[in-house]
Amino acid sequence: MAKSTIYEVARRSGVSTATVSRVMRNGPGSSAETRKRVLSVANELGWVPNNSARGLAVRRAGIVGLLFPDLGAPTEAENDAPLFVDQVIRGAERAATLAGDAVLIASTHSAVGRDLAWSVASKVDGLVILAGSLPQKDIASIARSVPVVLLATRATRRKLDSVGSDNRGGARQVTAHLVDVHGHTELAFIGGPTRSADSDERFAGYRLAMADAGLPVPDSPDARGDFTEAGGARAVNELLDTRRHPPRAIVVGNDEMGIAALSVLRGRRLRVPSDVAVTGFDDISFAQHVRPALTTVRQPMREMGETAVRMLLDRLNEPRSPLRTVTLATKVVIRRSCGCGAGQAVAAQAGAA
Amino acid sequence: MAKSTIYEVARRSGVSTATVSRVMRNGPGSSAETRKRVLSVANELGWVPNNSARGLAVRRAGIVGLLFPDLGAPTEAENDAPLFVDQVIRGAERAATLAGDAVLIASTHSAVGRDLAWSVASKVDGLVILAGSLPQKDIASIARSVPVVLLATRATRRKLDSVGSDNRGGARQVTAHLVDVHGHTELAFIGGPTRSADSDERFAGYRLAMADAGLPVPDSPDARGDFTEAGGARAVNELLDTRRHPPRAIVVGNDEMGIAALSVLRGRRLRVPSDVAVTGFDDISFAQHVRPALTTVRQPMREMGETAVRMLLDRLNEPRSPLRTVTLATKVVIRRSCGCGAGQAVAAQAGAA
DNA sequence: TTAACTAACGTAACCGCTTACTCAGAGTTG
DNA sequence: CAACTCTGAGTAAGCGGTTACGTTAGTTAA
Repeated sequence: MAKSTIYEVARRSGVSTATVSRVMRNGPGSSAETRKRVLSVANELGWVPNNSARGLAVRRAGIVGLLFPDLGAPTEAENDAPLFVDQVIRGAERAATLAGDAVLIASTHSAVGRDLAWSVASKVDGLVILAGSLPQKDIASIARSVPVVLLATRATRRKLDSVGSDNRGGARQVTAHLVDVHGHTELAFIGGPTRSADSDERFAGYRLAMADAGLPVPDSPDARGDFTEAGGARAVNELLDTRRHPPRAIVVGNDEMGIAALSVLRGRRLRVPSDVAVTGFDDISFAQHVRPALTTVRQPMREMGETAVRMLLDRLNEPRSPLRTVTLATKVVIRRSCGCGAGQAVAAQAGAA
Repeated sequence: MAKSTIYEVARRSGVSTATVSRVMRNGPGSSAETRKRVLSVANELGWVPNNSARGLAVRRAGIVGLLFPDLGAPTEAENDAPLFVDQVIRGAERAATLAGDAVLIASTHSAVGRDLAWSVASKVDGLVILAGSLPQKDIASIARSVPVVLLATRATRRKLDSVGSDNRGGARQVTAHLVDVHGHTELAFIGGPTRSADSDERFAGYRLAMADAGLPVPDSPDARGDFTEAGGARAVNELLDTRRHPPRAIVVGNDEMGIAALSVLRGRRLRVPSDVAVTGFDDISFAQHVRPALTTVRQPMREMGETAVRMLLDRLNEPRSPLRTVTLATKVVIRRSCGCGAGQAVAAQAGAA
C-alpha cells in the first residue's frame, strides 16, 4: 500500500517518466516492447496514476458533481425519500461513466448548503444542480467559478444551461383525460413545495386543462405537500378536512404523494376510482404495483440525469457555445386509479425538445 | 470564469500565498484584519482553491468512492433497479459529507468493470465496494493500491474491513414466524443471484428455521431471481409452474421480488395471505403500500452505507488498526402478507454488532 | 536594558503528473 | 552521399496548492 509514483515505475522499467506517461495514456510514441515492459512494471507495483497530480497538470479533474436537496431529517421512515433523485443520480452516473468521467454527489442538507457547495465546486469540473438544492443567489455565485447546468429548475433569466421535462404538457393531458374521458368537473390539485418549479409548471398545466374545459380555474393548488409520502398524506387530509364534499378527482403533484393519497382515501372509506379518481406524476416503479394501479405522467428521470451531465460535458469542451434549454417529453400512462378499466388503456405523448 | 489562482489572490491582497492558504484553511497565524482582507478578495474573485493542487500537496483527495453493480441494461421499465443501492448511496453521501469528504459513485455496468474500477481508484482515497460489483480477484487487486471496505459481501478470508447486516437472523425469524404463528409447513424460498452473499445468508437463515421446526431442509432455493421485480416475477412463475400445488408460504429474498410475487399470485387468482403467505426482505418504503402490505425484514440500508464510509475514513486515518467486520441488526416487521391481522402486529429483533 | 518568547507573516521546496521541446539514429530521396 | 523526414525517447518546466523553516517586530520577564 506504500504508494509508488511514476518515477519509480520509470526507474524500474528503465525509461523516463514521459514514456511511462505516454504508455498509460495510450498515446503514440512508444514501441510495443517498451509499452509492454512499462505496463508489467506498473501492474506489478499496483501503481495507479494519482488523479490529483494528473488533474493539476491537465487542469481537469475528470469529475462532475451532482447537487441535490435532502428533504428533511432522517426519520423513522427514513427511506421515505423521493425516488426522483435516485433515478437522476443513476442517469448522471451512467452518462459520466460512459464519457470516462466520474460523478461526485452531495446533498445539501439543512444549513451546510453554502460551504458544502463550495467544497464540492473545488473538486469537480462542473456541477449539475437539482431543483431545490440551493437558493438562486448561491447558484449564481457558484456558477461564476464553475460551469453549471440546472435540472428541473427554471433557469435564472436563461443565464445557464438547463434541462427539464414537459411538466406542463403532461399535467395538462392527465387533467384533460380526467375531464374528457371520465367526465369529472370537480377536481382538485395537490402541489409540491412553494418554491418548486416542477410543482408550478404542473399546476400551470392543470389550469390550462381546466380552462380548456371551461371549468373554474383556481389561483393556487388546493393543498401542498413536500413530495414525500408523509407530506402527501398530510396534504390530502388537509384537503379532505376543509371541504364539505371530497372532489371527484385529485391531480397529485408526484407519485409518492399520489400513493399516499390512495392510502388516505382508503382509510376514509372512499373508493378509488369510483368515489375519487387519483393521478400522480413521475411514474416511479411502484406506481404500477399499488392498488388501484396509479395513472400517472411518466417523466424520463434517468434520462434527465443523463442529459444534464452530457450537456455539462459539452459545455466543458465548448465553453462558449450558446446556452441550451432542453425539455424532455412526458407521457401519460393510464392505469386504474383514474377510472379506466383494464381494456381501455390509452397513452399519449406530450412535449418535445 | 477565468480561473484565478492563489497567487493572484495573494497579490491582490498584498500577502504571500502561505498566508492565503492559512486563511482558507482556518489555520492559526494570521490576524483578523489580514484574514478579512484575504477573504474579501477571494470572494470578489470567486476563487475556489483547486482541489487537485491541494490533494497533490496533502496527499489526500478528500473523496471516497462507492462502487455498485448495475443490474442489466436499461429496459423499458428502466427504473426497475434495486432500491437497496439507492439507500446505501444516500447513507454513504451523508456520512462522507458530515466528515467533510465527498463521495464519488460508479456502477460497474457490463464489461467496463476493471478499467472503471481503476479509473475510480485513482480519483479517491478509498473505496466502498458493494456486493456484486466486482469479481473477488479484482477486488483483491484494487485493494492493493487503495483502502477498501466491503459492503454486503463476505470478506475474502477477512483481509478487508466489511459491513453487512444480520441476514441470517432476519430470515430465520420471519421463517419461524411463518411456521410458529401461522402454522405453515409447506414453504418455499426464492433466492437472489447465485453469487449473492446476501442471498446465501438469507437462505441459510431459512434453513435454520426449517431445521428448528423439524421440517425438511432444502439444499437450494426453490427458485432464484435477480432481485428485480421482473426477475422476481419470473422466479415465482417458475416456482408455481413446476409444482403440483403452490406452497402455503413463500419466503422471498428481497422486497422487490416479494412485491412482484404479490402481483403474480393475484394474476393466478391465488389469495395472499389466505392461499399463500408471502414475506420479503429489506423493508423498502413501498412494502407498506402494496396490498396486502408486505411482511418483511428491515435492514438498515442507509445506515449500512454510513457505516461503510465511516469505517473507510477510520482506516484512512488509522491505516494499521485491526480489521473490522460489523454486522448491523435486522428486524422483522409484521404486516399483512404473512397472515397477520391488523391487531396482531408483532416485532422482533435479530442480530447485533 | 536585554535576553527570551511569540505572533504574524514570507520563502521556497516539494507533491506526482503532463507535455512542449529536443535530440539521436534509422530510413528516404534525388 | 548530403539533406531530410520519421520514430522513439529524454529533459525539464510547469500545474496550484501546502508547509517546514526562517525572519521580523512587538511582548514579557528578569
